[in-house]
Amino acid sequence: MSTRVDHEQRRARIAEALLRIADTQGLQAASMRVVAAEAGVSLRQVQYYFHTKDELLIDALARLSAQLQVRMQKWIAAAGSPPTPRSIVTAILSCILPTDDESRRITRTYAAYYTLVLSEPKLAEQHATTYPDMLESFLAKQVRAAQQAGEVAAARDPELTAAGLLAMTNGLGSSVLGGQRSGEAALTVLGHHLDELFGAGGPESPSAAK
Amino acid sequence: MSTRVDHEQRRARIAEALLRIADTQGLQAASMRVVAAEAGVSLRQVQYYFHTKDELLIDALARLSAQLQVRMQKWIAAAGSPPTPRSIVTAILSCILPTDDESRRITRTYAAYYTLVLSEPKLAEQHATTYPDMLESFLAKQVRAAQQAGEVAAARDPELTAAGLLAMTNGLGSSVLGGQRSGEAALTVLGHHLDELFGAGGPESPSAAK
DNA sequence: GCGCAACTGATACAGGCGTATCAACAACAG
DNA sequence: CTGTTGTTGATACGCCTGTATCAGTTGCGC
Repeated sequence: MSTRVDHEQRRARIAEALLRIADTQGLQAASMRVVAAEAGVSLRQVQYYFHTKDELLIDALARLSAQLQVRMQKWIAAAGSPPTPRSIVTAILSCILPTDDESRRITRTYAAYYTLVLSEPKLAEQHATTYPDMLESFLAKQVRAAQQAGEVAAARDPELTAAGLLAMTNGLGSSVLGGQRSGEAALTVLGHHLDELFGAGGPESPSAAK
Repeated sequence: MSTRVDHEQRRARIAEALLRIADTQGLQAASMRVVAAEAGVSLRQVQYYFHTKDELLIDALARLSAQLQVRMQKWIAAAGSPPTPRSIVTAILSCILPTDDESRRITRTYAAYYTLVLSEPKLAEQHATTYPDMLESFLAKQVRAAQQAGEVAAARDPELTAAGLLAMTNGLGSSVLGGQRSGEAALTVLGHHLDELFGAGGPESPSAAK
């Protein structure tokens, strides 16, 4: 078993070239040949490390998902030295919004995958669909904690509230990508709703960033 | 000026074939030849009535937009014999959610266009982008009216509230299309937030601080 | 040395794409 | 009738797609 080259490294290089193209030009522009050129390798090499295009597509999507998870971990960790439910929720949601270069890249690339996944569900099967659900229930847990701390009205349903917040954030992200709104404007909208959710007189500023 | 055939009728037939394919298989499957077959006409005819594919794409998008507007008008009209701001807002938002066949078709087709518009902004220029903004300010107007009627807390910013509601609805729609949630579940989430917005316990509720 | 396995370059295949071309046909104007 | 205009079928162009093939070359175990 002689491994003269590092397979993982090669695959990563190619997959990230694919993601770069998906970000800047959309997935329909990401042909095998274009990806090879972007990665600076031959078409043959792309074929060698990914036997089929679907394999490449799925692998790249998994890497993108991992990148987003890393980013979210960072933002949650930076939510405050004593992390409150509100700061955690704010961190997660504003982390998803396309407000800086990294989040713009990630959300744009996810958007590029969106319609593809819709029209080819078999591609989505390979990908862990469980992740958005986990995020939603994690948010719900934070809402429940905030209720016990008296920061959120007890009448709120935690699951429905969390689902709504996440959906709103995704919708705001779409509008930012569509050029309808700036990232800051989206943060303002989100902040206003978080103010409304957590008693407006709460201990955290609405537009907490990083 | 002899018009042996009705151009508008032909164009409509072809454009709607395109929309049907975009709905069921995505826009990437909508080639000129496939559209022609779906419409039951020859490739030449598609070329004749739409000189280029972009022209067809844009025309079909305009028709889709018109269909959504008709649907919204109907839903607003059916909002109640004395239409209250709340019933109007509820009608508009739930009209957009993919809960019945027509709305599923429309939202799916819009989703198919989404990434295309993102990667080719020149296509979006041709389309009236002003329409979502109009919708948003219309919602804001309803929120303001509800505030004057005492149904919504005065502390709410109407524009930000409207933007958030619309974004949430769009996000919920995406999750429904993605199979993450049923249309009824999305309606439940939306309803919960509308309950929260319009005081669940009747008008003039000073529950919110400040 | 030999042989085997990993790896790669060049090139070809069949097929789909958007678009263009050209001859033909239908109907009406004069 | 002729001529003009609107409409159509058949077909071809050049390009790009994902994938396959096959002869190479490299490096390591033996």
